Amino acid sequence: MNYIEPKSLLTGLFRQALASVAPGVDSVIELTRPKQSSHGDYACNAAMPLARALKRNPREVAAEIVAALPACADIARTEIAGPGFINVFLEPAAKQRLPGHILARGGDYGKSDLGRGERLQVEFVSANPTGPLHVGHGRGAAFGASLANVLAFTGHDVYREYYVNDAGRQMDILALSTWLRYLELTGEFVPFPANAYQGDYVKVMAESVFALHGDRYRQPAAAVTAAVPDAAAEPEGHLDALIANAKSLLGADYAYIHGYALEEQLGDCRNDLTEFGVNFDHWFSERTLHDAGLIERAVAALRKHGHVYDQDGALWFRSTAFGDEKDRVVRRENGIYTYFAADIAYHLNKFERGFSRVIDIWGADHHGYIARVKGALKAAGADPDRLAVALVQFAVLWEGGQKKSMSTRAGQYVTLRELRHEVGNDACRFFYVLRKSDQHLDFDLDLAKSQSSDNPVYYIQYAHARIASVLAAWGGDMEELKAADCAPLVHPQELALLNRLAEFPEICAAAAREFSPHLIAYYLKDLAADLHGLYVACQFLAGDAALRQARLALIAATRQVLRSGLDLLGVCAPDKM
RNA sequence: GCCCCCGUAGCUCAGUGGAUAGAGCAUCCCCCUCCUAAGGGGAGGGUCGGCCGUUCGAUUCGGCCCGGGGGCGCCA
Repeated sequence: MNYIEPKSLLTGLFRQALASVAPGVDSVIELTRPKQSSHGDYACNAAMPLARALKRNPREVAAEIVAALPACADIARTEIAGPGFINVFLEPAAKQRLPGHILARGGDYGKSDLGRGERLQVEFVSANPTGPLHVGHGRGAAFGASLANVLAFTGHDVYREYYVNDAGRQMDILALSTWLRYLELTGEFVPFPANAYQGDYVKVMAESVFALHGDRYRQPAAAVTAAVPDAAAEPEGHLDALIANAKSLLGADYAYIHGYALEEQLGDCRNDLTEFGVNFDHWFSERTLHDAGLIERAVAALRKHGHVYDQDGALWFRSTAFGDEKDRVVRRENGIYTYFAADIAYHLNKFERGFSRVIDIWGADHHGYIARVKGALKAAGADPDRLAVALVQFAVLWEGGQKKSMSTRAGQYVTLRELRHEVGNDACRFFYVLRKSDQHLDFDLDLAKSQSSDNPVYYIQYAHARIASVLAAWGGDMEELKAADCAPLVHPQELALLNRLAEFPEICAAAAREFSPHLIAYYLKDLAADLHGLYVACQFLAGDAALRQARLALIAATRQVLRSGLDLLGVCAPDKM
């Protein structure tokens, strides 16, 4: 059976009508779903903008469009309403074909070729591997994973990547922190700096190193603190000097401590995300940029185009020439490249790897960084429009009516893992994407912990479980339902559900276009509400055989869409609750 | 000071250049002899922060205010 989605069918018909009413006039056809069912199944607003272009009365133009509309068996009637809407009422038969179509397509229902196979990369989370992921990272993970799923569902060739900052100062601080905790275990006492990593996981790593290697990495405390500036007066200089001492005292062994801490934290992060249902095609190491000389190459590209200069011993990128408010350092006075320089190289590398478009998901605190990176890409001869940045606003934790401050270095934060264990992966994933990404997210821990059954995710999962339960009670062959004649579906609740199911592909396309996976979450709530309404209104297993088959086909199709939608959000669709 | 986000029902938030602006929670009333009551039905609750503009039409777009949150490093 050839099934054409009503929206694309109608769009085609209106396009033909417009071509005959106003040849040569380029106008956009918008088909929307009216809020009230009395206004039909679709409303076309084409007459109103066209009337303006033609300087005519919109309702007259609408009448002409309607007259020019090609005959179509699926259209029951049209009406001209309000200021010039053309409301379209579909024949029930047009809607009743849908369950069979959905059941035939299965998990493919809702997919589209919107992306036309475009290769695009989505980079997200990319938290420094210096400690456990916290609830803020969780939002980026849930959002990024869902968005990537939606993009893949709509015909994009999606590559998921995590950028590992394994080369910077933060990693040195983690290595130092681990070593200092280790020294304590060996009996060497060096005051632990307040701005080093305070978390208990550092002590755990130190204990492992001590258990494995005993005193092998022990150095006298006096040597560790030799010529180190005062911690109170110069906290960052104090830290840097300790790092320098660690490197010279340990020699090649420093790489072991550094590597051990990195592997431990990265491994922990990987496990955490895997348990959360968030997977990556590639974990890209910042260090490989350094090792392959890509940073020098990126800076050379900037230099070639004349956009860098020396000042105060540092090398600067003239980002003000590209709309930034001040120029930025790419190589520090000490000869070390900045994170910014690495990021330019990284993005040039992304483009070289053949992604036609690259989507970065960043925390909102990085917004000032966008102009800088895009400017640098342009300066290096790349097209900055191939980079899209989706900013995700902060997740703020509340507990006991108090905002909880978070700091990775101070070890004060609620980890993603703790949150997942408290409220469950499904509720977590869903809660995170229930807010649009540019909205601040207040995460109320008390609510999440104590009233997790109020979480809307259960409402949706319950709808799925109810259907599964009915179909199990029925016990028939699903193949029968694919061929069921759905003509008996005329109850208002049944027609409402059919309309809702027809919306799914449109919702997925909108979610992809607007980088808005939350649209899926809200859609699923509506879909579940329609199902629950029908469940209470109608007995599925009663009535004559024809009606029963039709209703079972309808709810089986609903189950499929619930499943597909939940899958996009990384949430389970349980058969029992 | 500059930049970003937000302001919609008591609370938390969706939504849209169009017709009578929605949901959940909370409050009140009602519905299990029946496929899962983690459900359903109903009631109350709104100057869509304010002013000005663009438009046939603005809660939606633009400008200016007011209020809340965040960012502005030779950190990453």
